[in-house]
Amino acid sequence: MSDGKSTSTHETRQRIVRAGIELFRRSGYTGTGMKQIAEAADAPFGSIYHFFPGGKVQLAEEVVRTSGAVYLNLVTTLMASSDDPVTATADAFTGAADTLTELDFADPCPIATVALEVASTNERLRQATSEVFGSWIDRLAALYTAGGVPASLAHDTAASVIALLEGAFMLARAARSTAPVLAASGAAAAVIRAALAGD
Amino acid sequence: MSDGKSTSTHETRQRIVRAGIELFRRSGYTGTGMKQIAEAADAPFGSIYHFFPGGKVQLAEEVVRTSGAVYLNLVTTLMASSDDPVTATADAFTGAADTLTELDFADPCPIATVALEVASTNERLRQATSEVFGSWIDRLAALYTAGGVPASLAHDTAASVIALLEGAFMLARAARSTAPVLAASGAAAAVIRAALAGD
DNA sequence: GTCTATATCTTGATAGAC
DNA sequence: GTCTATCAAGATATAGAC
Repeated sequence: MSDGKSTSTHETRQRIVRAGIELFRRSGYTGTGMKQIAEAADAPFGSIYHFFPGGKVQLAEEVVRTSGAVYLNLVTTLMASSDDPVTATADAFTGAADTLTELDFADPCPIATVALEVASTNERLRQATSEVFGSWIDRLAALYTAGGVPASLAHDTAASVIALLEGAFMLARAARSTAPVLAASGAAAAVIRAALAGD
Repeated sequence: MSDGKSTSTHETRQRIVRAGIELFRRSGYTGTGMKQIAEAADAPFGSIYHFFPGGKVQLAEEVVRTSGAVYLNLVTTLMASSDDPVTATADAFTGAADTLTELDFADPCPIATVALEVASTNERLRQATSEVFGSWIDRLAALYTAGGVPASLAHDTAASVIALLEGAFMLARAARSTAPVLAASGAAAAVIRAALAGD
């Protein structure tokens, strides 16, 4: 904050990343062009390669990791809504259904489409998405353990809940209906109840 | 089968669709080129537009619907392995984990990547993926009802199981590990048990 | 119906003036 | 650091010989 220039620099860079987050979630990695990102960020085309000399892959990796960190915090916030992990998780799912409507069925998960696209085609980006998913699962597992789920089951339970959410988003976007997410809410509750019972 | 020519015609068309199925599952819709498909199908480039005058969208729609129909049969076959819907579903998940390894973590679901890519960008293809997902869910719901799940819960249960499978595939491909699918196997069993208990 | 050549457009990326 | 012009390669799609 010592001079206006560096602040402006930061802001341009930030606008590019933010534009990338929004476009990748709507159109995916291959479906989004660098020019499109520059335009959406209201930044000159050359600036993208100034800030991201590694090109599209570097930008995408930063987009994945940045939005991954934002959502990691979101997991913590959402799960704090109740001491009961069943209630907290079910509430998070119904909240996600509202988000889906607000976004007009753009992907509520900023990295899902990219994750599927790059899984077999770009090792560096695949690893980035893997680490982000892993961070969400680890955090959720810790919260479930604190909520009474046996430690031996917490990780598998957390992974299944994230899988349920991602899959429900996929079905919901395809159908343009929140019904799959609401159905998944009840299913997630059942999964956690079984884990709490030690099964 | 009255003459060799028309049979050969069918075969070329079929090879194109089959190549599309394989490439779309690895590289997605925007990530796969028409030339790439022609080459993989060992067909002349012009043949694609001869058989699919509607271009890439028409070909993709046929790929989605064709592979959707194949997998609809697969659902039936897999679920016939046991009279108990819990066992049959859990077995299907562990079998899917093996398939994932055999495919070297290419997408076992032929339409997942495409579904996310087109959900917000191509209405015609979105509808095709929606109808395919719906057909799987309806079929699975009918089998669950036959297996003792209350009719009022069968559809939501089936949708949740499909969501769990699709989400587990996503996490598994990103991590290049079958662990998420194996974890989801237990979770799916818990979801169905809860439904059988009427909850 | 098969196959090749090509038209047109868009992509990711670079060079260089300012 | 900003911005424009441009490159080479890729895309989808078409035209037309055979």
